[in-house]
Amino acid sequence: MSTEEAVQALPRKERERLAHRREILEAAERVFARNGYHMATVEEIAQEAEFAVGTLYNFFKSKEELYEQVLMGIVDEFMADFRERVLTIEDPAEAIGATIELRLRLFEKHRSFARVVIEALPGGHVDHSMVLPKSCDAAYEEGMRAVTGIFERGVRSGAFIEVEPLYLTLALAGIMSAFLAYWARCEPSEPLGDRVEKIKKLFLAWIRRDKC
Amino acid sequence: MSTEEAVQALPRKERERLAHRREILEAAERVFARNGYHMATVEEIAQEAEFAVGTLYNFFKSKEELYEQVLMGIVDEFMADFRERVLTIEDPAEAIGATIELRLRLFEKHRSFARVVIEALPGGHVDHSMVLPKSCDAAYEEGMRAVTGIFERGVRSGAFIEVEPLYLTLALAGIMSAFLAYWARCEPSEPLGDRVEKIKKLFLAWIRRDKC
Amino acid sequence: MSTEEAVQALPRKERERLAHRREILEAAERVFARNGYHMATVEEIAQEAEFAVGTLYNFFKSKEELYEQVLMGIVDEFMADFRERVLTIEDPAEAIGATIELRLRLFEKHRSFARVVIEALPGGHVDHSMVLPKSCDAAYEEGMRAVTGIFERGVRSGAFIEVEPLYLTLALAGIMSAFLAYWARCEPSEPLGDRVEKIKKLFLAWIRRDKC
Amino acid sequence: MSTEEAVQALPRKERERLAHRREILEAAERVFARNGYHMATVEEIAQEAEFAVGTLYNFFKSKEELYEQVLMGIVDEFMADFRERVLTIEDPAEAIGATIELRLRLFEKHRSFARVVIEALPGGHVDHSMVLPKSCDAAYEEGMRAVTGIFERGVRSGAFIEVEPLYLTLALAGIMSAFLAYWARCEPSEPLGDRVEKIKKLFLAWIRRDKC
DNA sequence: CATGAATGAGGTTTCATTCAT
DNA sequence: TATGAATGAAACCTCATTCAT
Repeated sequence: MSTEEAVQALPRKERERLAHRREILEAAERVFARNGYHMATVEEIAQEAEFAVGTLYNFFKSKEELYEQVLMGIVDEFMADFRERVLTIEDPAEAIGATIELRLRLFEKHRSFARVVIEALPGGHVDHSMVLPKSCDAAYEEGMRAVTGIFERGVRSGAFIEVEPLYLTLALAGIMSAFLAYWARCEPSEPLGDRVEKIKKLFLAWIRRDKC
Repeated sequence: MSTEEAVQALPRKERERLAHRREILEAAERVFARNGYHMATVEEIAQEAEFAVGTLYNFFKSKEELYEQVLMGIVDEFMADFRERVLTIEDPAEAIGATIELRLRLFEKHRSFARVVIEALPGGHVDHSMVLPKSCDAAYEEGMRAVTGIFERGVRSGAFIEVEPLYLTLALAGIMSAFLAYWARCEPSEPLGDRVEKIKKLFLAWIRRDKC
Repeated sequence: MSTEEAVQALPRKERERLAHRREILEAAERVFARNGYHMATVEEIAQEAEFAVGTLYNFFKSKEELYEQVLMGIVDEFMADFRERVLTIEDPAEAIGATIELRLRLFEKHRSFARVVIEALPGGHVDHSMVLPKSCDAAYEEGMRAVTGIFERGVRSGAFIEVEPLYLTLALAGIMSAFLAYWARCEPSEPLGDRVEKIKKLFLAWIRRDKC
Repeated sequence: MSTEEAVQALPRKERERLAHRREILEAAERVFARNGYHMATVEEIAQEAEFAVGTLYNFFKSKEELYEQVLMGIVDEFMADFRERVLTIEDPAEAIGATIELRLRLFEKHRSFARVVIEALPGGHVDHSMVLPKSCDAAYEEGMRAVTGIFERGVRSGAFIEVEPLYLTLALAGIMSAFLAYWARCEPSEPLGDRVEKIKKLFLAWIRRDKC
């Protein structure tokens, strides 16, 4: 991948620095996921990362920035995948299916922290205690608009039922959040693929015209 | 209502004490809504309630208990209305419509704090940093089961499409959360009734068989 | 007794007032004994006395004064008994025996609070956190001088060994404190009388000349 | 001494940390001695130690632990000396004499705090408001048993009078406490050695058989 | 860049005391 | 006198952040 290649090209010192940065971010993600933003302490993150507290402050200027970076890392990852794997699909129904799959996979990968992220994505609830970074809002808007665009095409082409596309976007986001939260509660045993299919079937059965 | 009457019958001292308790709870609701649990300070709540800090502790033994009582007050209010106005309706479609309306009204009444409450209701996300009180979980379970029961009847009677009732419950909860969050973001100008109708139409159009 | 008679002669109102005062003092003694001065709360004392906090402040102007009154009550009781039952005895050895008995009985009667009182009596240790009332110091001095006087007579008359009387006073006080503390720890099963005899024998065997 | 040497061998950082720890403990001893446990504030201890409050909490997790450590430091010091300088002596009378001296020296060194410590040693009175650390109880028991053992040997060998050894232990402890408390009150002018001799003479004259 | 001891503002909680009824 | 809700100063403790090494 291009990022990886770019890293390889850097001098050793620089490479190590980036590696340390990533280790810290990963540790922070785990700790924030365990405890939430407020109950997580910089001390605990430092221990999890196996660095001294001071070191963390060489990379991030505050606890808040560290949190934002963790968040943005995941959001960026999601948006990159979204652009690459969803926006490139022609057929609206397939595109929506891919969105569903993507979001479920994201959740699987980041498990508990995803609960936090989901709140920052379309349909999620804003946590009062944190002003989300600007760029996160930007991703939110971009995601909203893009998904709504897909629905729009689907409706216009007659593939989807005649519903305000924005509502479909919200409905999809909400449904996914609810299912994810439910599965997170109940320690699901079903494999990921089955769960993806379940939501796809449920949602598409609703909005596809030909299914009627 | 019987509670009100009961209050009237109490000696003045007792009535005043209850009034003060309610004032504190209302102030706390506003402050928690503004700042979230962790960023809210007992000091600020006391100021908002126009009492001294110590006074709050004569009513609630800790900040956490105060929070729980605010939460439970709203949850109880919702559950009471739910039992009275939803569970008494025969027709499943109407019952679901009533659920939608109830939840929207709850949201309207408690505006910003509702964001917090929503998380404690079916489909909501659990906040890491707070263990919700037992009775809140109980309400969650009761709500889930009751709504799922309504869907079950609807499906069995052929009024609703053939979908696992639990999924419908989750879908409804998720959709509502997403819409509420969206409207909360965008300072909606539409009257409440219109918004209720919008969700009712969207959701029922989906699950009612005869609409197909 | 004269105090009792005096009380009987008072108008009812006054009698009740005194009764309430005594109830409060007794409750306070129990609570201070349980928790020590600092850990005892005025609230708890009020509950134990079955009065409201405000009522306590009608009788005593502060927690500290309440404590002092409890203390002085016991000290006065002891000093009265001491004057009556010890200072009236001619024979030094018998007088010392009576002192021992008196102090043990005081301890038995006031059980746990006595631990606190002992500290305020000759040989006891002063608690840092409380400046004992003046009159308590006076009792201390009076007790010291009186007991030392007894020893002086005993030494002069040749009944006791030739030791500085002050040292004997200190030694007696210390021995009693140590035994009381030990018995308090070990939940003693021996009857009071036996314990009195034990200390009498131990101590008098030491200081009586003819025992040698 | 081995401890000192071990300290010298440590890296500078570690040595400084230990030094700071000791400074805090010493400051705490002074403040606790002045005010007692409850009236001493962490703030005052911090000022006395010339550190910030937070720093104290990097060394001790609570005010209570700090107190325990101060206490145990002295108790340990005493027990070490006791084992080394008393338990190694064959002759019971000499051993008792050494005990007396040791305890007086301890008192001299720790002056005012000793009042607190004495309460935790044999014959002392338990303060209600503090549960003494386990290891303190252990030292108490060890001290009691050891001294009682010395008396036992003395009695069996015919050097001491025929008295239950436990009583002698208690009597000695009590006598010393009383004298220490008396001297503490009266700001004694006599040199330490003289006071040691005074108690030795008084006590041994009592229990030694040949003195009769 | 890495370290981790030191900092101190700020939060929660307690409780002796007051005062209107 | 009796009441007990209201008060608020003051205590303990946490933890994000800094900085000398």
